[in-house]
Amino acid sequence: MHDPAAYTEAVLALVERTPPGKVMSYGAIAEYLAETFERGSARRVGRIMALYGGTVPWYRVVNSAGRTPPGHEVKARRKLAAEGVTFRGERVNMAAHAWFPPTA
DNA sequence: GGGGTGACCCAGT
DNA sequence: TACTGGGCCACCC
Repeated sequence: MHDPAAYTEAVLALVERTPPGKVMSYGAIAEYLAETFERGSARRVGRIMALYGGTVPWYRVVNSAGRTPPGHEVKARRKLAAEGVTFRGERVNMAAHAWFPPTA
């Protein structure tokens, strides 16, 4: 499948089912969706979040280094901290909170 | 068609 | 840890 609208929906749906206290990276999202969609990439996921992220728990999505999206660092850190996410300086402790949806 | 940019990622230095 | 270079996709001049 390679319907752009469907891909966007899938990304948003995936972010919505990310459990509180957990985070996913753009790359992980792209990787997971690669099982269903032909075309996809971390870059594409990032753009989708920038445009439509406002409708989902966008703060649970960070880059592979655990950095929160530019311009929203403060709000994101506060939201995540409230859910029990720990930080290493300005970055999310990925080793402890990275999440990947069960393939089942 | 050609060039720049971005809520990206990885390997190398 | 920070910076660089190469690869990536989509969008806008």
